[in-house]
Amino acid sequence: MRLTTKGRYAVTAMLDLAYHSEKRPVTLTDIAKRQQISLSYLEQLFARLRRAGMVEGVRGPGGGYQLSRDASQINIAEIIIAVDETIDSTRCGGKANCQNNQPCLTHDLWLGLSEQIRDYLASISLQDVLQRKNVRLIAERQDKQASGVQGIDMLLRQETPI
Amino acid sequence: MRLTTKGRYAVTAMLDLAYHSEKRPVTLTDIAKRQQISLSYLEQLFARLRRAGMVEGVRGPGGGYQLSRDASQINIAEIIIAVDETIDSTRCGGKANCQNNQPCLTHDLWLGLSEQIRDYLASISLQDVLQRKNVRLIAERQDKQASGVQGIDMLLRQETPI
DNA sequence: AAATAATTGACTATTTTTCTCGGATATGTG
DNA sequence: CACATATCCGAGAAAAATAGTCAATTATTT
Repeated sequence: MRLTTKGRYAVTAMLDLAYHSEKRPVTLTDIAKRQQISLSYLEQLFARLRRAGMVEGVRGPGGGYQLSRDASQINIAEIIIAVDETIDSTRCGGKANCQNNQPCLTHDLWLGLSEQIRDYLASISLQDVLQRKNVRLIAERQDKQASGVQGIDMLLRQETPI
Repeated sequence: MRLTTKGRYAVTAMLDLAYHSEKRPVTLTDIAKRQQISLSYLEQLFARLRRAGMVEGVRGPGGGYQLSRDASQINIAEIIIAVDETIDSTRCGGKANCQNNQPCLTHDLWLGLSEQIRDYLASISLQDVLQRKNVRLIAERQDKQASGVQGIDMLLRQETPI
């Protein structure tokens, strides 16, 4: 499986969206602020999420993104697949042509692992994660920080421009 | 978890070693040929595997590497950890300081995944993999190819130097 | 002595990931 | 309508990680 920060960003953004989009669409600008992900990068990720049918974009003022399904119907694995294309551990993408068009020594091993990871992540929905106490606490903290009440860490983190 | 080709190479090489080192040490040159991994890269990987106490180097003619424990006592997870340093899915390496010294939204999620992957890979020993029918067949094929009886694919693959 | 093979470290190339920029398109509001 | 807001889109640049190379040293066997 390819678990890069790309996939992590996507899951984080989707969680943020699920948490905030009960009523109105959420703008990427807001998500960018709260989760500290660059806006342009978020745009790229959401383009894929939209093509995968997981979110819908609403243009114009008051617009933003919203989940196109209930948070209980979106699992973590599909989010990662949507942005990362593959969730495969094998080198060949399951085609078993890793070594000179023949499977390599470890082919089956990685195949088993892929399955393991996919099953695990597919068994967890956005809602499952949101229901965790810790997650709700963190989300509340982020809301406060993003709205201006910055913690000391936030301030420390700002680098002095040259 | 960081599952890169680096970790895959290491596991593949260790399997090759386990399969061939019943009697005498196995040279990296041989492993490089059979598994098509660059010799210098293997040297780097085995330096780490040796420091982790999983293999022993024997210098001089007739030398090479051999497992320092029985193949049943070496699991896949520790091989990957030895070369990749971490098997962690979290961004912060489990330190929970992902966002301004505080845990990010998805921290616990990645932590759970890491555990899942580690447990799975730790439950599989080198010997387990070697006992699989497929793996033995592939290993035999590689022995033939590396000893000169090259298949058509092998030949096709050789690039003409400029 | 000569050949073999591990050992080491610094360095380069390649690929992937991450991010930026500039603009286009759609939509709600005054 | 004009204007602001926000999505949408594609080409690339910058940064980071990965993968691989090179050159030299050390230990060991024959």
